[in-house]
Amino acid sequence: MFSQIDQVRRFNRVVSQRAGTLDQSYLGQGRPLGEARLLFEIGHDGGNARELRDRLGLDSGYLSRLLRALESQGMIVVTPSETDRRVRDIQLTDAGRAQVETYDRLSDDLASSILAPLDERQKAKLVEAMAQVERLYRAAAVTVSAESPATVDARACVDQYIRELNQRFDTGYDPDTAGPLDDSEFLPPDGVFVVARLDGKAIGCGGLKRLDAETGEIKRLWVSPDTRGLGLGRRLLVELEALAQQRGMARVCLDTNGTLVEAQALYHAQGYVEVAPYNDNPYAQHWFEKRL
Amino acid sequence: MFSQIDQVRRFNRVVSQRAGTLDQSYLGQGRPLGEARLLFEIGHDGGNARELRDRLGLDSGYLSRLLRALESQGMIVVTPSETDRRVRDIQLTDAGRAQVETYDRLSDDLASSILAPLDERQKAKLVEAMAQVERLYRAAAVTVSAESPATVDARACVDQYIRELNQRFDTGYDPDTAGPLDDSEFLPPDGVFVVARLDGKAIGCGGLKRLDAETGEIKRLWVSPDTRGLGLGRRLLVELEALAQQRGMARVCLDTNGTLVEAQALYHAQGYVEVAPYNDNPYAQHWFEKRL
DNA sequence: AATTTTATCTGACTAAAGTCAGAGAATGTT
DNA sequence: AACATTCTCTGACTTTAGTCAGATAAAATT
Repeated sequence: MFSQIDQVRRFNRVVSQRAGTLDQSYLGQGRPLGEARLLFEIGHDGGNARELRDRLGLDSGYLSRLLRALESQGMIVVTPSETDRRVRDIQLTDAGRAQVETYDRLSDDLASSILAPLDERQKAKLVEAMAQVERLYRAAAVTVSAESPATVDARACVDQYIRELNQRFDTGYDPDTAGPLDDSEFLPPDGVFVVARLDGKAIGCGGLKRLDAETGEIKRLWVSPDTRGLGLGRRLLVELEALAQQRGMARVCLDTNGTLVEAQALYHAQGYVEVAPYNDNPYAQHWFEKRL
Repeated sequence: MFSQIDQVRRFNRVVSQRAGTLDQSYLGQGRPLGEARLLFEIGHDGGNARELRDRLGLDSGYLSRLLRALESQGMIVVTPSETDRRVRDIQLTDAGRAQVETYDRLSDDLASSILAPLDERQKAKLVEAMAQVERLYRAAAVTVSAESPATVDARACVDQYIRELNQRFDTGYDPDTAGPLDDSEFLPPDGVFVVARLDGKAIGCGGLKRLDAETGEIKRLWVSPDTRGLGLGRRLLVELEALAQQRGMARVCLDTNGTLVEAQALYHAQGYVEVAPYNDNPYAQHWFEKRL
C-alpha cells in the first residue's frame, strides 16, 4: 500500500515534467499560454462562451477579454447565439483553424519526441502501458452517487437499460410485463437509486428496493456499453450492497435473464449463489442471493 | 504509428489534467505556487542555491527573491557555504519541515484519491502500468552525444567500466595489459566516443576506433548498473554502428570476456557473429563482427 | 598582484493571470 | 407587467512570474 502511493507520486512527478514541456512549446507562438489553451480548446471541443467558462474554470471577465484578444487577432468570430441571444457562439476562422493545426502538430511532435529514442518493442510497451493508465484513470474518475430515480440522468440510464434488454432478449422486453415501473420503490428510506458519472455524463445506474424486513432486491443494474470493462458493474453492485446493509438488510437478491452472461459471471464472482425463483418475473431465468 | 501518437496524446491529456490538480492543491496554503515548488524541492533533494537554480531553471534574481520570501516566512535559513563563501547553503527550519510534510500529505492524498475508487486488482494493474511508463520515460529521456574521451564525464564512465571489469573477471583486469590506454584512438576523424546522459548525469559510454580502411572496432561499451534494462546498451551500439558507417567502414568488430554474458546476448541479438581472434587481447575470449 | 570568473543580490522593469464590482441586455418566473 | 436570473462585458485592480542590467564579494586564474 505504501509503495503503491510512492509509485503513483513518482509517476506524477516524471510525467508532469514532460507534459509541462508541451505548455512551454505553446509559448513562443506569439501568444500567451492562456490564449493558446483557450484556442486549443475551442478548436477541439468547441462550444459557446458559457461552456468554455465551465470547462476551463475561468472568470467570466477574464474569458471575455481572452475572447476579445483572439477575435482581434482574427482567430475566432464571436456572435450571439440564435437560440439564446445572451450567450456567445464561437467559430474558428480559417486562420484560427490553421493555428489550431499548428498546436496539434506541436502536440504530435511532443508525442513523437517521447517515442523516438525507443526501439519498436519499447514503443509498443510504452503505448500499451499508457493505454492501461488512461483506462484506469478513467475508471477512477467515475463517481457514484445516490439520487432520485426521477432525475433526468437517472431516467436516461433506465431508458437505455430498457432499450438494451429489448434488443438482447430473444422475446424482446416490455417493462410493463415485468411489473409496474414504479420509481417510488427506489426512494428512501426503504429503497435507493445510484447513478454513476464520468466527466459529468451519466454512464451507469442501479436500484435497491426492499422486499421484506431483512431482504433487499437489486434491479436496473446497468453500465453504458462504451464504459464496460472498467469494473463499474462491480462497483455499483458493491455500493448497493453497502447501502442495503446500512438499511439493516441481511441479504440482497436479484433475478436475471439467461442472455446476460456477463452479469451472471459478475454475480458469481461477487459471492452470489443461485436460489429458487422468488418472483414470477417472466423475463427471469436465474435468481441469485447473497448474505451480507 | 499514427495511433501510437494518438495514444500518447490522449495519455498526456488525461494524466496532466490530474497532475494539475496537485499544483492547485499546493495553492491555498497561503503561498504562491513558485514558492511552494521551491520549498518542496528544498525539502526533498535539498542543495544550495546554485544547484536549485540549475535544477529548477530559475533566474538568479528571481531565485534570490524567492529565498528571501521563504526566509522571512521562517521556512528556511540561508547561510554562506563553509567551502565556498559565494554560494548559499539552505537549511529547512522546523516550521519549514512541517510545511514540506504538509505538501507531502497533499501529494499522498492526490495519489490515494486516484487509487481509492479502484478494486485491488485494478490498483495493482494501474501501479504496474505506471511503473512501466515511468521506466520507459526515463529510457526516452536518455541522450547520447559524441564528445572527446577526455571530458570529465567520459573519463568517469571509463573509470567505472574498468573498475567493473576488474571485479567481474576471474583474473581481475589491468587496462595496461589489454593494450595502452590511448584516448586519441577515439578522436575524430577516425574514431569517436559517445556518452549517454540521464538528467545531466553520465550513465554510459562507448568508443569506436579504426582498425583499417574498412573496419572499425567498438570498445569501452558500458552502461551504469542502475540504468540497465532500459535498452541503453543496444542504443549505444546502434549509435556507434551508424557512426562507423558515416566513416565509410563496412564492418565493425569487438572482443569480449566470457563472464560478460549479457553483452554477448546483446551482440547476438544485434546481428553480430562470432569470428576468429583478430587480436591478442589476453582478456578476450570471444570475438565478434558485423557487416554494416 | 592583477584580472577574470562565479554566485548572489538589488532595483527597475514588464507581461501574464486573475479578481471583483457593477452595468446592460436577454430570458425566465411569478 | 414586475421581478429575478443569466450571460457577457468593462473598468479598475492585485498578484505572480519572470527578465535584465548592474553591483558586490569571494574564488580562481594568469
